[in-house]
Amino acid sequence: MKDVKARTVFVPPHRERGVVDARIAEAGLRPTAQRSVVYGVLLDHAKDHPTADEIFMQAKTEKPEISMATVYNCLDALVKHHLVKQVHLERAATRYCPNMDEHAHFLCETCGEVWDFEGAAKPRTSGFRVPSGFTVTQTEVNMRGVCPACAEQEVAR
Amino acid sequence: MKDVKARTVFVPPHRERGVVDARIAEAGLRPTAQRSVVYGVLLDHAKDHPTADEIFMQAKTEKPEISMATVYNCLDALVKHHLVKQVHLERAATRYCPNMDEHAHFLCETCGEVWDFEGAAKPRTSGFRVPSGFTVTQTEVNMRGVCPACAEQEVAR
DNA sequence: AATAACATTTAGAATTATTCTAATTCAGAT
DNA sequence: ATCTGAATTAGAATAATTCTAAATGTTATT
Repeated sequence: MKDVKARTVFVPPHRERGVVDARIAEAGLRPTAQRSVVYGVLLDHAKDHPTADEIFMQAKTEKPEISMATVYNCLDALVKHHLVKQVHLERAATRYCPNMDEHAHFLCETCGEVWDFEGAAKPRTSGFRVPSGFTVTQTEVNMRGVCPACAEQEVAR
Repeated sequence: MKDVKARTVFVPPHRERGVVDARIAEAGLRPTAQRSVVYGVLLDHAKDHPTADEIFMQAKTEKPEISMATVYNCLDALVKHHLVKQVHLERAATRYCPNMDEHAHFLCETCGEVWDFEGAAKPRTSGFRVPSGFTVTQTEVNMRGVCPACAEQEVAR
């Protein structure tokens, strides 16, 4: 009841170099050491939806020579090859998410934390009329509001 | 058939100082000259989903003394009072939208243009399981893909 | 109509996020 | 070993946003 995040179904693969590299290769990318670290960091922190800067700082602990430009390069490559999603929630740094299952993002406006909400398989676009002629390749659903922990504090006051 | 944008239903109010100010006041904001210009620019360019910088440049033609900080201040005030929505589509400048009817945004990945897609009244969140305890106050739906004009050019090649 | 209290605007500096550039390194193919 | 192209690097450059402190404007009160 307390651990709301446990509702998230996505379970990142256990992070071993081999497994991570295999995923990168499967996606059609050469698994360089840097890409491996960046993707690995993201898998380890899937629930945090880290920013490029946060990923950079963590990656540095594993590979001190890595540069910010490389983090951006790697992230762009991972996004292009559908291993990672960009999440644009605020007028702030872009966040990254390695959960490619269909889901929505929820931002708590009080504490700033981000959650994944599972989504049904198809009805992503339901309710929205896509005019003929348009091809939709990706849909992003972002919600905002108050998380249970913050709601509780609100009541307490 | 060519004018795809005509599908958008939202019709911004005719821009007269009085009308614009009335809206601002109704929303509970003092209608200052600057807010009036910023909101007016947005209403005039509803389909363009302009960035703060684009709004600034246009606002300047109407009120040369206006500053960028004021544009941000005004936009934040308008957003807080539900006259305008922020739209976060890319790892780039935030866009602003005065259409508060429920709708989705579509970004053409080829030409970069943005469209509004009408949405049904309620099923915004349909398909996504909102865990109990969370209060959702706002939902943003962003799609990306290819617009008809770009699809046509693609075929032509 | 003067004054106090407060909100808003301003210019410009500061900060943060992202992109660019040119040199270097690395991996795979010859 | 050598060539070739891709990837990485440091650091500079640019772009977006926020902050700061002073000035101005507004409203309420006298």
